Amino acid sequence: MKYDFKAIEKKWQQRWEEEKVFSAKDDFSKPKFYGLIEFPYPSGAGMHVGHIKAYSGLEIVTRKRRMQGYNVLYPIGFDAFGLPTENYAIKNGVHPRVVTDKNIARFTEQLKRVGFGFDWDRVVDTTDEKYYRWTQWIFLKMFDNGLVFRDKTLVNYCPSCKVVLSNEDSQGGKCDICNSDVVQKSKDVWYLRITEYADKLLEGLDTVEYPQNIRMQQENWIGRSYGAFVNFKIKDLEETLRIYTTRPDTLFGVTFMVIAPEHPLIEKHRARIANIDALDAYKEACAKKTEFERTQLTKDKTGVKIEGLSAVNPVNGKEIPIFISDYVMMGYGTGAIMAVPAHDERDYEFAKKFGIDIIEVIKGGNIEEAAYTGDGQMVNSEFLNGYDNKKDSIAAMLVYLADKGIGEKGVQYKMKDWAFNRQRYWGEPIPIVHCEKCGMVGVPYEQLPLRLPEVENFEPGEGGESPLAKIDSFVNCTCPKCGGKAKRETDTMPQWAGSSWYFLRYIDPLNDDCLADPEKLKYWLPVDWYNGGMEHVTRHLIYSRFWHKFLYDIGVVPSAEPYAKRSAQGMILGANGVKMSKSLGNVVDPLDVVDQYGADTLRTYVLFMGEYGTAAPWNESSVKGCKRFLDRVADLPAKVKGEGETAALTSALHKTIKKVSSDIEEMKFNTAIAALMGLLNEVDKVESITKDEFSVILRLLCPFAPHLCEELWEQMKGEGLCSLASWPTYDEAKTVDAMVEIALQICGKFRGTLMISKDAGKDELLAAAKAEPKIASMLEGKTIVKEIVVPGKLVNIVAK
RNA sequence: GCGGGUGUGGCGGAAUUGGCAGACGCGCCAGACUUAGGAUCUGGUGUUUUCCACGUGCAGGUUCAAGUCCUGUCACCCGUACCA
Repeated sequence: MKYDFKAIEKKWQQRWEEEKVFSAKDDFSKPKFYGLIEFPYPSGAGMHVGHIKAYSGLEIVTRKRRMQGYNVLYPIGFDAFGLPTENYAIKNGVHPRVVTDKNIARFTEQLKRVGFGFDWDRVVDTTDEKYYRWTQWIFLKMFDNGLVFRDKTLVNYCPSCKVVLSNEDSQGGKCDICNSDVVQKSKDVWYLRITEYADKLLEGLDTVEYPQNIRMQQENWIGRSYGAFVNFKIKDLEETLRIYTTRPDTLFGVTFMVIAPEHPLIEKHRARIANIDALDAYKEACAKKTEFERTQLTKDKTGVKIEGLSAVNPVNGKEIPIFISDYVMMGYGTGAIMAVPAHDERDYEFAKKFGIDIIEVIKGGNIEEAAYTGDGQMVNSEFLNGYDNKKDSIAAMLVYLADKGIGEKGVQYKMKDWAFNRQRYWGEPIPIVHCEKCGMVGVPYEQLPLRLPEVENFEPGEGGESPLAKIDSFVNCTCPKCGGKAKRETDTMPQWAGSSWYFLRYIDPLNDDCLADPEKLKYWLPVDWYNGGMEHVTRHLIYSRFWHKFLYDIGVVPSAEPYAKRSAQGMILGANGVKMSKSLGNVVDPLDVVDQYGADTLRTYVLFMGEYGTAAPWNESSVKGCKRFLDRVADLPAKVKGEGETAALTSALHKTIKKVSSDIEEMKFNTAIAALMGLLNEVDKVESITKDEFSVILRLLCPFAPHLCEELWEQMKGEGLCSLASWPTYDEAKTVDAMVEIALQICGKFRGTLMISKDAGKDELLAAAKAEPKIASMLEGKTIVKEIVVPGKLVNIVAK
């Protein structure tokens, strides 16, 4: 029967709010559970069903934990700085503060209507000056600890957004925000020295519970490799060319060298180089390409030989040519490589194209056809000949290099330092003052927050500078150190800043004396379980781990890692199986579903639709199926009679408690719900159920459909709130049926079943199987070769 | 290319240590109640003509027994992109 979900939802959402049912208490005597979801960016579009799924996973886990007696922290907040809001503000002539407040209010309303058990007393807003004061504070601490620097460099610049982008924000040569083509531009930018934490970020992965794919993505992103730096002499000059290689074992196979087109060697020796015009032309052509175009040309190798400079192989004295080519990047290693065409695919391709010698130094492949990158016996390598594996030859070569002073072992990372700035208004002002005498000086801690000034016009300047640069009263200031005239930094922080530490502020959101009370941090950290999208597992997840590790090193937080466990939800696709988008018209508004079917149906459906971590298409009919299930649950009170446990339902009930309990822990919500549906089907088969049995059903279902369960709990005269009732426990012995069905097989083929006591022994099972008429007739006249009996499962008789 | 993952009915998806493939839901079919059904309830539903047989991308293999283990192969998805 249909029930009045609208009235019920309103009633219980009010009760929960009035009684602060989901507010975490700072009661350090209780066991704690800190569940964290990625806080939303409060966009003007409002919530998406994807948000609902993203928050529903830990919603279930935290509700279960609460019922299990944990002190639960499940907070929510808003990551509200950022470009979309600013662009909307510019376009409509409204202050971003106003837009942000409006959007946050809307999101809050929507989240509450779905009935999430968030702690609404701890909401954080990254654009609140009481919050960003501490974002600036952390930045200054990093500045004081040498982790902030400024450098002039080629940056990814979006001409449309007029903003400098990090490599992470311009992947594929497209701006992450507006998707237009990114160009290269030289600019002074701020950097955070995240590479200093590369090893700690890698090694910390051993101490946390991340799924394999997330761990791999982080490892690849950091990209640590071990190898060697080797110095090659330039012939006839007092000059060396330093290279990085992971394969020092192949040094005898070097037949040429390649340096990046921007390598300083060329500038330094212009006069000696005969074909300098050709090199300049090549370099210019490369500079015009974006990083994306440059990496797109994977197949066709290009380059120019430097006429007038050549190198000397330090291990055998052979003279080798030097080329420039764009397949060598200035930003990795030393911007120069030794090329071993016999054992590196790129070098092989290049050598073939330019007709360079290919010398085999490792046996095992056919270098006439392709580079051989595998292991094998060393040849043509003097003292290395005879070694038969990479590991040993590398070790021997490293000793040799060190002895002769030609090189040394080294480590390289793919990860680069974090470009940490935006030339926009709606972000945290970087709290630095530029003084002519003192240089860069941090704003004194007691002067934080450094507030965003009011401006007339939020548009960035034509040169790409921040709108803050136009406010003289903001820019002109005195140096905190010497009191002389100084200018304020006008860049703001990137959006990743506020989200790099928000989980710490939830622990003590109103503290004005410090980022959060150390005692509270000690109790609540680390976050026990963090769920979010796969799109954030490299950037946000690495950035926030970096900040946290820094704060740990300076003694602000008590745990080396912020998140003990991480999981990720899959996307909700449109009904047509593709990503939901406005232009395709396949977007589902969660509030429409709440209006039509109720919040409990929406909550149940987003978890029932498929495996939590996998993308699944929206299906309105299936939504109705979940509604039907809840309608049937709403009918149950008519069936409740008496108390205690009834024989008919006991094992089904205990099995379901077991299944739902363990499935929730593994985020297998779809099968947990399926088990509850199955239990309801069992209930349909019996005349009546007891109050105690009904109570178990309500408590198991409560995390998924809390409004309905609270209502039925009240009708049943349950004690207190269902959301705070104890999580049901099961008796393992009662999960087993007295009679079990045994599969009967002959020669491995299924031939029927047999009902027998669960305690039946092997002999008894075999006898019973042979007594079955069908089995007996099939065995007639045959010789039994083998008999396999698996108690509780099957009997298989092999006969000829 | 490399790294991670996935292939099961008409659809979304289930299947401890190998042990009755297709749980649960959708859809579909039939029936009931209805003036009506796009509501609700009951029954059925992998393929095939009942038994038999065949069925988890494809081809082999191990085993009494394979969706599950092994070898090879194909397709798709996600991440990454000349990282020396």
